[in-house]
Amino acid sequence: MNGEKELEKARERVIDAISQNMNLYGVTESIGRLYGSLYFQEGPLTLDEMKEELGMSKTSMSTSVRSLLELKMVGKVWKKGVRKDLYQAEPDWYQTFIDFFTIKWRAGISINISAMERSLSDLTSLLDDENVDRNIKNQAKVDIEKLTSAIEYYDWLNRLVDSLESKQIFEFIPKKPIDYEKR
Amino acid sequence: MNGEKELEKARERVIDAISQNMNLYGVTESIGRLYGSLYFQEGPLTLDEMKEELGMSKTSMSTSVRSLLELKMVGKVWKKGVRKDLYQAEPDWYQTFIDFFTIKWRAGISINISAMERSLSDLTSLLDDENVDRNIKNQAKVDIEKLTSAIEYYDWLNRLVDSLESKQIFEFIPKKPIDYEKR
DNA sequence: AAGTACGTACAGAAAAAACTGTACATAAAG
DNA sequence: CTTTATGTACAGTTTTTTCTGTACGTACTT
Repeated sequence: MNGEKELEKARERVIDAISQNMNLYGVTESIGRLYGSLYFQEGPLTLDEMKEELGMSKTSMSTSVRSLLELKMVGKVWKKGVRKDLYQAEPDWYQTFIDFFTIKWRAGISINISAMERSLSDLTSLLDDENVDRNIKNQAKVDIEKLTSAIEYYDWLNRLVDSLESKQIFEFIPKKPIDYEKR
Repeated sequence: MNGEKELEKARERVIDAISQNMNLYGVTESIGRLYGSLYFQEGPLTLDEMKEELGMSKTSMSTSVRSLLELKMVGKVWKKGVRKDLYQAEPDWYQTFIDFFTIKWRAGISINISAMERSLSDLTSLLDDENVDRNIKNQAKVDIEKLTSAIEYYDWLNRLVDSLESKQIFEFIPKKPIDYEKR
């Protein structure tokens, strides 16, 4: 024995875990495994190498890589003399975390804020309209309160995302825990 | 016109946005719409009422509600004299956010940490083994470094989750932005 | 104790998604 | 300019997920 199998097994275990983990947030298992495989590679890979590595079609590799690019979990790399596109995994997981969630959260925020502001304004005009039933107006009032506090929450989330993007979050939650008792 | 349609439309728009938003994190559109509908209800609903509200089967309501319960996005409510189970949406979105992500993140952390620690120990024994190829050992060393820094990241994520759970995060990112200039 | 109401397990149907192979557009190489 | 290599659009297939209806267990009611 020369240890190759053991090395492979150790990697495979972690790749599985990574893929399961990403799957929790709606990323396909295959895409997760692709990221995991790239993570353990020494250098960047071409689509054909990925295809080989995962035993899947080149088409799948192409679309999977694109998803990972959108999430900023892999980057395109240029290498002299190599004609094919090369991709490598972003190795810094703090960065990966930040990119992944800021992308998702910002998207969610903008979807919701714009819907809620439109509805808020519609409901407000309902209140001013004489022809609207008293009962409906009361419901509208309740809804307006709900939406107002929801918008307030999104403002908070936005500030949280800002603190991730600007890395200020690390002032509050440092990368390494502080040793209070030096020894 | 009495405004009922307008009210309904305003709600529907927001419900759609909520559901799209939840869908970004791997929650079904239907489950998202159920949460959205419950959010705008005045009181808690029974499974039959939900079925009516969404035009879906009772079985689906049952399983969807269960998912929402696991995410702590709805709660079961008891009401005197009512035999059926009653459910209502958790109205506090700060809390919803915290519960949703702490549940997911903690799950992810434990999956990954345990896989990585096992692999880390396997790789370390590989290094101590004389029969293992030099080349393999070098790869193992690289992997060990990767895993070590990944574990460090998970420690950070764990502390981030702690600060959410304990609400300390609000000391850093307050619910309402501070007014520097009082007016 | 018998009858009724309620929630859910389970199997099958319907819908959605992931995956593949072919065909093509683009760009590099000769 | 022609040939060759590369990535991806698209249509069709396979797999997975979601949804429904029936059947059943449990617990309340009479």
